[in-house]
Amino acid sequence: MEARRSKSKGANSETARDINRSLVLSAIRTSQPVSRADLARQIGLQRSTVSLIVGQLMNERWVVEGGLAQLPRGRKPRLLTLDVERAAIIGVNVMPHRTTMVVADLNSKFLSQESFDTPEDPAALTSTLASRIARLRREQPGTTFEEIGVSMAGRVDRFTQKLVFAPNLGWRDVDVKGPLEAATGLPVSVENAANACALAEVWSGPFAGVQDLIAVTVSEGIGTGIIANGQLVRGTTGAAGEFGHFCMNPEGPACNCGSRGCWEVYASNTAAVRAYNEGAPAGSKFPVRKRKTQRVASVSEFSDLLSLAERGDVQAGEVLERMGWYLGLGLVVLVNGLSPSIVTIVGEVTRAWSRIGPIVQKIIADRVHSHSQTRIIPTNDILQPRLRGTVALVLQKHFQPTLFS
Amino acid sequence: MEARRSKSKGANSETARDINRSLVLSAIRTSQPVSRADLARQIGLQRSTVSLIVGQLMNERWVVEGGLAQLPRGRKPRLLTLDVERAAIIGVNVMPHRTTMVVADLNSKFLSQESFDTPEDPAALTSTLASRIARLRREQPGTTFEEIGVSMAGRVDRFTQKLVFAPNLGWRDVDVKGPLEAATGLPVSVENAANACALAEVWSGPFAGVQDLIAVTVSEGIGTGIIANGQLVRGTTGAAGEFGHFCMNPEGPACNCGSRGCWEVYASNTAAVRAYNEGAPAGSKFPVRKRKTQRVASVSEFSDLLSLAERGDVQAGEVLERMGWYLGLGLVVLVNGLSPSIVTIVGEVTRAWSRIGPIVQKIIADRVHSHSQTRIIPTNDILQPRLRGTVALVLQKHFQPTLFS
DNA sequence: TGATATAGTTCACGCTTCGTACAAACGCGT
DNA sequence: ACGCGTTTGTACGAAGCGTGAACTATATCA
Repeated sequence: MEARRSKSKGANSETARDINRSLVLSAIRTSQPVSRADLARQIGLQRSTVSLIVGQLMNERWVVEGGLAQLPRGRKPRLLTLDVERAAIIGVNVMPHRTTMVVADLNSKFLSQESFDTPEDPAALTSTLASRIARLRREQPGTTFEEIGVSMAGRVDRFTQKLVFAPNLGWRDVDVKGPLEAATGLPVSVENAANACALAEVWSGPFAGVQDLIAVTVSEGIGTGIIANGQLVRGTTGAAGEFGHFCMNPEGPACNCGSRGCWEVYASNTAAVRAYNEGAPAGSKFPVRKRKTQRVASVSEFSDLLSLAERGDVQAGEVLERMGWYLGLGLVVLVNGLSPSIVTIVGEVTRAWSRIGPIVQKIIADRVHSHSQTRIIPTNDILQPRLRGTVALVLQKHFQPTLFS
Repeated sequence: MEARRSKSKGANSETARDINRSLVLSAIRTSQPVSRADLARQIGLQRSTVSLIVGQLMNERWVVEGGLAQLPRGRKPRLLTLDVERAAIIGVNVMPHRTTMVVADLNSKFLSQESFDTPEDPAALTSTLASRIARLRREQPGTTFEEIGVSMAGRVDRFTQKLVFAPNLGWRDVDVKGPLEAATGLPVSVENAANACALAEVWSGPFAGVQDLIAVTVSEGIGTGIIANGQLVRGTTGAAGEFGHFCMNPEGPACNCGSRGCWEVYASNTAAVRAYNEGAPAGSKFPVRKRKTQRVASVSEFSDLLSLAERGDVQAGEVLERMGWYLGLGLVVLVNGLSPSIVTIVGEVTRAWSRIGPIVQKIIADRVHSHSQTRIIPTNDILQPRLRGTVALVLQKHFQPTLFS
């Protein structure tokens, strides 16, 4: 057996309580407001057991008793909810150009939000974060800040939580956890942005509890966060999910990662901007009409490209359609290989989904086995999936039971 | 919450025993022969608890007490082993041309083995299997046959266990479980062959207990069985693992699955045989010297191709090297995307690994991030990984604890 | 006012593990 | 032969937990 198992202790007499405590807390979270009797029915425990556990959770201030519910007959149940006063979580999402911070409660509800340009130097990032967090704590002395979740667009080591390599940030071996914990005194969790998005999706919202889901983040690069059997797939070192760098064309253009013809070389925002500016997409297999070498105004941001397309710019539209074609082509690999029930697309590209979606769906329909039941769903960018992910990352640790395997 | 969770009951007072029973049984399996005291130390339970559980396991005839061990000091421990007399498992592996059956004991040790040509008609397969199993039971009246495990090269539905589609067998919607259970009266488990191989690898042998592993089966097609976080990744319907049909070239040759340019179109045994017979591999990107259009004797079996290469046939060698190149190219996707600690290669192709291995390793080294720690390992075909898989498939169910999640 | 229904609590009971005490078994030194 | 130290395996009371029935509290309706 592995070292992990031999270290993990067997079940003791408190194990059942641990399991049921987690079940009750999770059920309260997802069903709140909810009565003890409903919890008992839902989980399959006796009302007496649920009462004991709820008492414990109220002592620990995880849960509070609210008002009474209306029922056609009988005694009115006392409703339970999470104690949102208990703690606030700080979520930080570091993207190549912009870093966003949020304060959220136990229900993942955003209480405040701010953002700033991502510094080029990693050390500057941690010091900026530290001072901003210090200011937040000064300004809100009543709130207990419990923990910080950070998501970054790059590979994060599973054990040290250091950023190993972020091609689109140009950072290598960056430790955010250490300095930030030292500066704030709060525990810090660092996770890959796509993984955080995937966690967010199965943590709350319409796909809460889905067992097999993939989150695909499309921005400067492409990231994939994979949930299989209800768990995040991290791989040995935490490098799993780098499908953005799977090779679509062994002889394609060079990628920041050192390889050639990666998916994200064709389907990322950067790729679309480059394709638009260069006039003719490199190595394109997508049947775009050969455009006359007419000069177009070059764009620097993907959002400009989206706006151009929205305003009817034909070439911008074609570049987006080409992007959708490659996006779909890569998704086929994921759907065939992992057969998730849901694939969520995260990123500005969802703004143009009415244009891109049909192309993606067509390719999926053509190239995925008909037996598949996977749904491809664009997220609403207003909901900030990356930030929801940082919060879910932290909350998940507190709510999830200690598993035996 | 999902339907699954709401149905799953909470932990009761016997849950701890269930968990510990499984831990003890698994520890006996992997460490046998082993003493109660060693088990207690290994699992982290009290000796008294282990004694109680072992007593129960002995009553149920899972475990027997063997001889005494030698120790420098103190009372000699009584050694425990699995009761191999308790039950025999029947494993069946259905490949496009050949079907193999094996009888194994609780230690996955093969007791007898036989094989026959796979009938073209699925109904003929189940009736042949049923009569052969009946003969086995007549011939070995002392043995209790407990269960049957079947692996097939195709997609198997996660819930009905029906074979949904097997391109290389040409079968669709075939139910083996139902008729075979009816004919034999024994429970039958059906699983995709690659999944079974992956289970076998983490069940016993050098990679027992590995949490992240991929088994790649190379024969008429390519199958992938994925273990992530110690669990088989089946996807929503059970269709996961079809990376053999991921698209390497959207405009490549047609595949049996209906798509074009699938990985297995380039790297399967069938592909190699076709490439050899056609003289020039279709759509090749691999830098093989243009051969003079010299006619070569055509081969019908991949094994003939291997033999030719072993005897120094240059063209056969080149075809194998091309196969290795594509094999490696596909593996890069898996390694980058899922970052397993181990990838095992299953199939006749391992016979030529001294030739193919270096090519695969080179591509992996070139195109996978240096941070990766994945090892690519050819299995020894003599060990019959597919058959080990069918047995592991059955045993795993009995030894694995009921998990809470 | 009483019947009925539902929510939440109390308590004796059984199951499990724990930890200590104890018996069994063995080697070594005197 | 005997005692001593050491290790294995067992016995038994204590403590934690869920169960399920009985009970209390609270609501609607006739």
